[in-house]
Amino acid sequence: MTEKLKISRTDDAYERLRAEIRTNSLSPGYQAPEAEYAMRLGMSRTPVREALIRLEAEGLVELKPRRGARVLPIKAEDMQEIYELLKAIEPEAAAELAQRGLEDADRRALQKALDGMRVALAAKDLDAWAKADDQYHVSLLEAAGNQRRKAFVMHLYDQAHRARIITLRLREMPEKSTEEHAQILDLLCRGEADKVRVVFREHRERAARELLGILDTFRLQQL
Amino acid sequence: MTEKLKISRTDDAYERLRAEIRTNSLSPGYQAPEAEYAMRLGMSRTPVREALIRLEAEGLVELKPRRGARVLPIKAEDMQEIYELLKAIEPEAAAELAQRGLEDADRRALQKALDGMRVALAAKDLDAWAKADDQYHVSLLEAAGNQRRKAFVMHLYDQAHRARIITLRLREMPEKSTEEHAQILDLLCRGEADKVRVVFREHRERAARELLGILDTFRLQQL
DNA sequence: GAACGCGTCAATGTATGCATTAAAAAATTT
DNA sequence: AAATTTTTTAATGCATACATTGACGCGTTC
Repeated sequence: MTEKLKISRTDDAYERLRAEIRTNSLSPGYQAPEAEYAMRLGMSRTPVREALIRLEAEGLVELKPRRGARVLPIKAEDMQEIYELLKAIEPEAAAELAQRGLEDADRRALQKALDGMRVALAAKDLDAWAKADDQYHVSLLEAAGNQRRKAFVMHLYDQAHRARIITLRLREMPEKSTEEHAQILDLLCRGEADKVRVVFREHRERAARELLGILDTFRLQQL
Repeated sequence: MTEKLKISRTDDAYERLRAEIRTNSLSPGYQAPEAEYAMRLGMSRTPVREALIRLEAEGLVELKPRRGARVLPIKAEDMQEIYELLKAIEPEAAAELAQRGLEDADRRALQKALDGMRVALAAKDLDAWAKADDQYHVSLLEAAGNQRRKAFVMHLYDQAHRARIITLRLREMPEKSTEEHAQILDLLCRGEADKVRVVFREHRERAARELLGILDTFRLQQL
């Protein structure tokens, strides 16, 4: 009895394109006319067009009149922008959450994600680690409430996803990061709003610094 | 020689609908089938549909399958969410800007907006005041850089616009607010990053408190 | 050989038609 | 009269057609 309500072609196109972009299966900078996307997806231009409009609104694609849809590459400055925003938003969300105190379910969700990170780390499975990391952050956003915040941050993650996956492989295992997550969870549980804000912010600052450093040393102009 | 490059119907529909929603000329909660919007705008469903998809992505409209497009009403919780985000984002932008030091052009833009607020205040012209206020915040975002931040904050403004306009009329003249803007500009010029962050944050906190208070006392469940 | 004009082509922007299907209304049963 | 089934209606989701128009190549002019 799997929830199998029929999905519209527009939604299907949206999901598939988004997935392809995230996984780099559609390379950054790839550009093609609508008709081509439509053919690849096996549907007419109409739903593809609608999906592309959404993807454009979410910053994954650029619709250039008469030249087709282009998968937006991520440059260092983009990552800069994204981290700047995350740095402002997420620590604040964490602080609010700590202030209010977290539900049991929320704590469990965060703990589970954290466990996932540790297991992945031990197994040196970076994809699993990235997934658990995502899960952690999403759980935190959900626990903190604020639909708009969650939606927006998730769009930022989407944009940054490719770069994160790639750079993750160009450095040592994210042990430090994992433990920072543990520390944040601990502070959340203890309701240390101010402290969690500071720690989270430092966490993001370090992550940004590292990531930008990698992009620089490896001369990765764009991903 | 007015910039009159031809605008597509889709863009036209988007602009017009957005304007109608912002100005309350399309009331919150208004719901109609695509065909009706299309007729009112004098075009076929296709471009209207595309415009509606964008408006949905920006949080102004909800597309309910088979029931038409609904202009989203703003409730107190929505304003809560929006101010929570502004509180996290804008002070940080201001702090960055102060840190970096502002260009002369930026300073002038901010000063001009501030003057506009003062003039409007003296003339008791609330619409003009709101416009100058917007101008101030937009100038600040532009000066601070970060495209994504600017775009996102502007979408938040769009969502909140109706409520702000209405509540503005239900309270005394925004003198305090105007002077806070002056203070912020002053701190920006002097490069007082930490101080400007604090002051701006307090500014937003006060604004949120006032606005929510008004919604409450006037029993405005939704706008 | 650079600049310009022109014709071709391809891609979009938009209108339109129609099958599908959720919702509403009507009819029927209990 | 309530519940259930059937019928009708209306709105969408999508495909398709086509006019428009920017991009590009080619030849012509200076």
